[in-house]
Amino acid sequence: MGRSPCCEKEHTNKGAWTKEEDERLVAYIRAHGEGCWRSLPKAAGLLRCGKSCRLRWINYLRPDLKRGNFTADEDDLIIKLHSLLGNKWSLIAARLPGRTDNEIKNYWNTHIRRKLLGRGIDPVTHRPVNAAAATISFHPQPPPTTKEEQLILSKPPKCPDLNLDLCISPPSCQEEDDDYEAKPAMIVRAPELQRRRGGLCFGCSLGLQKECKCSGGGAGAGAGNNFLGLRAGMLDFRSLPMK
DNA sequence: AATCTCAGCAACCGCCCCAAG
DNA sequence: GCTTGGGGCGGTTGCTGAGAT
Repeated sequence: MGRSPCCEKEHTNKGAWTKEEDERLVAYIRAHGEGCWRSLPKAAGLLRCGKSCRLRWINYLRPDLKRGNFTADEDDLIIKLHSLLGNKWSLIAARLPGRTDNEIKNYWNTHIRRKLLGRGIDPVTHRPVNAAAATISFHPQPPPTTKEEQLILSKPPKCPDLNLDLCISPPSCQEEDDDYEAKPAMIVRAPELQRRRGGLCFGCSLGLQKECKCSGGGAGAGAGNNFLGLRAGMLDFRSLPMK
């Protein structure tokens, strides 16, 4: 007895979406907003699984999607975020406005992975392939036995160089906020800090904006504008050949 | 011109997480 | 504390079109 399926498979369409289905979905979401994906297909008159509707909307129909090729800056950012986060595509996508996790995942698997491999860099560890091989130990540690050992090993190793908080604003500004630690990351910090600091826009925070009216003043304008080392040229993969 | 191969990408599947009851 | 339902995520599949043979 497993859980009930998310939809009646025998009464749902599968495969590519038709133009009419797209129009129905867009019209419904425009009228009623997102949410309750399970009941949406029936309400919208679609013979689709709710999950399928959600995926279609998020990955293809959303009006704020940025279609087209990835820029070199986006390439850089994806590589750096992947080196920090691994295959957390949704987290990576959250840092790339207009891009979806699926799009980034596909782009990684088809372009960036090969690009890194071509340069002898392991796309999983982000280390040179030879170095990654050299880290394989033939004398593995015994498994943790005590609860204390298990607790320690269950936590990620602390690395002072990596700020996994991934706040959009420049990391060096963190001390300026008295209640910084009290705010949940990713939900409150980015927009709120932008507002409080006089509006450093997302693009400037990433060093992507060439000309911008926000207080960031364009790429590399602020002394603290060094998100993930972009300004310093750290981990600069732009020179890598494609394919 | 026909066939084959492969890269790119949209979509599906199954699992996990979390909130509500 | 347990169960259930819904949403979300990452991995994988399979279709399509472009280039090669």
